[in-house]
Amino acid sequence: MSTSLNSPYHHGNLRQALLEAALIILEKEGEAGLGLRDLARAVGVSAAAPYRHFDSRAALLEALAVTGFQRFSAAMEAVASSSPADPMAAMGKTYVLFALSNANLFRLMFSPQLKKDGRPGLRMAADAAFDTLRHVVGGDMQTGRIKALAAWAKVHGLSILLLDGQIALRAGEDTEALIAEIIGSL
Amino acid sequence: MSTSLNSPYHHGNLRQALLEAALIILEKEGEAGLGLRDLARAVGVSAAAPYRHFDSRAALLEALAVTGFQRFSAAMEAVASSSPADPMAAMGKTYVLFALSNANLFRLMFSPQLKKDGRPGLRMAADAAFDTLRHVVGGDMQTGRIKALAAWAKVHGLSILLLDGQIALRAGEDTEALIAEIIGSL
DNA sequence: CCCAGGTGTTAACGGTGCTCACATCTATTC
DNA sequence: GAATAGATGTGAGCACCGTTAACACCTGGG
Repeated sequence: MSTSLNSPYHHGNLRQALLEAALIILEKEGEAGLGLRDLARAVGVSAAAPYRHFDSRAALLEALAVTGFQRFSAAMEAVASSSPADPMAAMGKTYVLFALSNANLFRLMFSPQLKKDGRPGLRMAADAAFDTLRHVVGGDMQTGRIKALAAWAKVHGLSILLLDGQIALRAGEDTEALIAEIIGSL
Repeated sequence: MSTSLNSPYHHGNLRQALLEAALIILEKEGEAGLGLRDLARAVGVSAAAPYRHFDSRAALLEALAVTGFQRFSAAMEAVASSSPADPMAAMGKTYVLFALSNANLFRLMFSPQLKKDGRPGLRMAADAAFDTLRHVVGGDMQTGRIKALAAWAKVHGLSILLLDGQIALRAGEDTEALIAEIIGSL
């Protein structure tokens, strides 16, 4: 019944192998470059095999995005529990750095085509992640809803603008310092 | 040589018809739903015809995004030249409302896959749009670069979060009022 | 008048996501 | 310890997509 450990089923436990390989391909090639055939070949399995574990390509992408939100939640909780001097700023910085170091995964997490009809799992994962965000922020300082939304928008927009290379760095300018400066400017 | 007006070439002037139909399909179906074959059929032309006017599907999308940036520029200049009481807030509101009322076009304008290698036209159009934005902002108030970037990030993030339905409206809450509140909170 | 070339068509190629019938393996049951 | 039921992987193939090539057409300039 339950998958007994260290006894590979048929070829090993796919699904996990698929997800791991998919994450690597995603970060290297982008979402458009993640094809089921390439993915299957990377894991050493036939092209139809992934369909035993994922209903469709979209379902595979959804699973990737869900793990992305889980990692995101973990990162936010970690920095919050380290009780930094300025929790708001520290979490904002973590938010942006997460986006920058998981570029394509972050983009996938907010990909519009995923939340088009169906896909309630994604929505739930996103809500869970932002609930922890809201909870942590609300716990550390009594911020009004509007201010919290404004901070969220600023940090999210900064992430995307940096990700897309819209914000040009000046000569010899440090990305991390710029992030801190922008977050610091209330 | 040069295209003389009001004399339809072969079947009318494609390219313009393609762009207009593509804009409609894009807004209705999203970028993924915009296929060259469907587009060609919508205009009443064969599947290969668009390739006389666009090198590839990506080039077609780029052209759409460029017109998006032009419209965006126009909207920003229009509100700026109306010299409102609070220019910063007025432009921010226009920014967000533009995103909301041109959802898929806005997403396309910032689509990551478009600016991947090549596509200098898109980059130029985006830079032009943001140059007018920067110019207008800098002209009306002496805002420092950091503050300007922070405002841009906030407004851009707010647009995307609203677009993706991440920000939940409370019962009987007005979207436009919420936008104004968030923008107003410095 | 004719002809160079811009415009549209038809047919096809490779590649994709996806499905179906079939093979194979695992885990339970007697 | 076989037999069996169900989960897992395979191979072939479908429909569709973006793209290209060879061909037909129509138009404007010499």
